[in-house]
Amino acid sequence: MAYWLLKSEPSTYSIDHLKENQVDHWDGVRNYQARNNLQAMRVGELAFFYHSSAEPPGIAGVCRIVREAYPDHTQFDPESTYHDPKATVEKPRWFMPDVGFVRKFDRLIPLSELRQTPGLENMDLLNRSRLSVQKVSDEEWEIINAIAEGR
DNA sequence: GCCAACGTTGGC
DNA sequence: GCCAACGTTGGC
Repeated sequence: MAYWLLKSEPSTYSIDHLKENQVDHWDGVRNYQARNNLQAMRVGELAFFYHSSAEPPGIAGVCRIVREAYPDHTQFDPESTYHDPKATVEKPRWFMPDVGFVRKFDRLIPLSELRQTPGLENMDLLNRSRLSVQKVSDEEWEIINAIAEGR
C-alpha cells in the first residue's frame, strides 16, 4: 500500500470539483517522473489532494485510486492544451488513473505549516516543488493525517 | 508579476 | 552526448 500526493490548481480543478463529481480521470500530466508515479498507483491506494498556485497553497483532502493508469485521451486531441503530436493511439506516451473523492479536510493544511512540521523534512513537496505527482511515506501520511484530525 | 528551480529541446 | 537556450512550475 503506497501513498501519494497529487497537485492541482484549484482554479482549474479543486477538491470541491472532485467532491461534486465523486470520480474523475487525472489527465494532463506531462512530466515523465510524474507519469511513472501515476503508473505505479494501484487501486485502493490513497493520495493527498494538494492545491498549488493557491492562496494559500496546501493539502486540501484525500482521494483514492479507483482505476489504474490508462492512456490519457487528451494527448491525441489537437484541440487540447495537453495535445502531444508525438503520441499515437498505438504508442501512447501519457497515462492517467481515475481517482475518487474520499474527504475534504476541515481546514486546508498550508504549505507553510508543513514546512515547520517535524518529520516532513524529506517530503518531495518541500524539496522538489515542481513534481506534480509524488510519493508520500507511511510516516509522512500519518503525521499529516494527525494534523488534519487535530491530534 | 517576479524569478528561482529545473525539465526539455535541439544544434553541434 | 553535451550544454545553451528556452519553457514551465509554482511560491512568494
